[in-house]
Amino acid sequence: MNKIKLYNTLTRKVEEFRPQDPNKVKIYTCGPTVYSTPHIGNFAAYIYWDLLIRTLKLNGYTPYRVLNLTDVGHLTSDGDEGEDKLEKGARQSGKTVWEVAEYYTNLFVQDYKALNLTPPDVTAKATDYIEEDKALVNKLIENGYTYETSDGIYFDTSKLPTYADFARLDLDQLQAGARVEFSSEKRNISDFAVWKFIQPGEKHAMRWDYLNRPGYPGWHLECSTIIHTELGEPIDIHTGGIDHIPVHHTNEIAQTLAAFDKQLSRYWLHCNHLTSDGEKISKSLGNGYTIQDLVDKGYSPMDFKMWVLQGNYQSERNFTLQDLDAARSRRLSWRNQVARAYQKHDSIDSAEVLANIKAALNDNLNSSQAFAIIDQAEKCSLDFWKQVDEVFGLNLIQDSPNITAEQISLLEERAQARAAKDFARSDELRDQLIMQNIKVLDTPEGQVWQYAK
RNA sequence: GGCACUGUGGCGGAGUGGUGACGCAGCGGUCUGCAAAACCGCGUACACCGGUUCAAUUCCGGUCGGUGCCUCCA
Repeated sequence: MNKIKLYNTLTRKVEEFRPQDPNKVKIYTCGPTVYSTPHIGNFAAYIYWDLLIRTLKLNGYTPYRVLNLTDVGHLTSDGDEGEDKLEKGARQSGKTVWEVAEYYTNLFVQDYKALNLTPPDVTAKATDYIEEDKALVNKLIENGYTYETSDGIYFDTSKLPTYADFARLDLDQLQAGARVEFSSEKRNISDFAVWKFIQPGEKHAMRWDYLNRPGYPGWHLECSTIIHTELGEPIDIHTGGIDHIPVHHTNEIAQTLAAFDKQLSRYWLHCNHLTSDGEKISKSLGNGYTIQDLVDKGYSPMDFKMWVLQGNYQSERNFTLQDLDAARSRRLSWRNQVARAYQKHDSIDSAEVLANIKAALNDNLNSSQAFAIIDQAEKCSLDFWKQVDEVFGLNLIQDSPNITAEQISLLEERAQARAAKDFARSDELRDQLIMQNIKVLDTPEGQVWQYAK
């Protein structure tokens, strides 16, 4: 019982998950940088992590999750000159950086809700933790892990012998093959800024005084700070995208270890990236659909969720509208079952099926397998679908039962007309109902209805 | 160049040392006023070459291909 197995990046193995406290499983999710519209690739990650949360709950654990929102602008590159993306967004839109951050935060929250994702227990905005950031930098300075350059305080990665372990980096080779020139003031290529100074004359709206000059926190700092403040090390699970392994998470681990001499997280889960129509999705390239794009094309956010959950979080997936169609067909077919369950009131004991679903999810979140179990099950019980919704949050129930009294009377009239073999009238009513998104079916057991879309 | 991941049928996508998951699409059938749905049936897939084995898609080695990261990104 209660044996969840997860792939832990720390050990590169599938391991049994054992939380420190089952009643408070501490989880941290690296959240979005709020300077552009989040795309389907971003949300795939949050769908996977939502499945993690729901699986933990299914096993009787109580997760406590913190999600950060990176609302501090950062330079496009660490050592070189680059433009702060929030500043750029502000300049392009004529808004302040704060308004830009708020605007994209709202977009994120809106889609997050549309996907019926479990809200985090704490949503932490990076800008709310500046004092804690400074305290962390103080600690790093105090412990001798930093040096100062003309543009900031840097972490000297050579002072931490275990720095390269997490990502299994070969630092010498990194240096030799790096694509980008690095700041000549940096001592090692892997060194990174924990605090950046704002140069005289430099425009940077977000600024805080520290060490007697204006500046802002380095881009890896907030995660260490928020975890320290809101959760306390070590946490149980740290989640993020696969791209975070070599730099961001490596640096988070380094900061926390150097400042507090503590392990940051016991388990690390990383999801792979989506490509879209065969191409990499990235914020800089500006490609990739948004959830709203899919809605505009007539899909439900749940179709996308269905598509995501058909695969595994560790697999690299390629998104196409053709495959989204397949996911939608599957979802609508499930919803047909829900509609029948509502109207037929069959009761079938599904305890065993539900146990199998749980077992599949406990096996490293194998939702693909779980879906296959659902497809094979006898599924006429409404209670069964309620539990499926509980586990996957697909809104199968919510999207199914609500029709108006007027529509119900139309359905009744249609059933009577058909019983009287008045097919002209019954077809007319059927057409009328389909215009209202109600699709009428004549099954061997009689007439049933479902939503058309 | 380094590190990591990956190669399964028309499209996706699990999984396993030995009876071809599952979905979508397609074909045939039952049912049916029509339509739809539901249900039943239909596929000789695991990049290539070696090795281990009674047996490999599954383990090992090699070859070839694809991708990601090393600058922000889930």
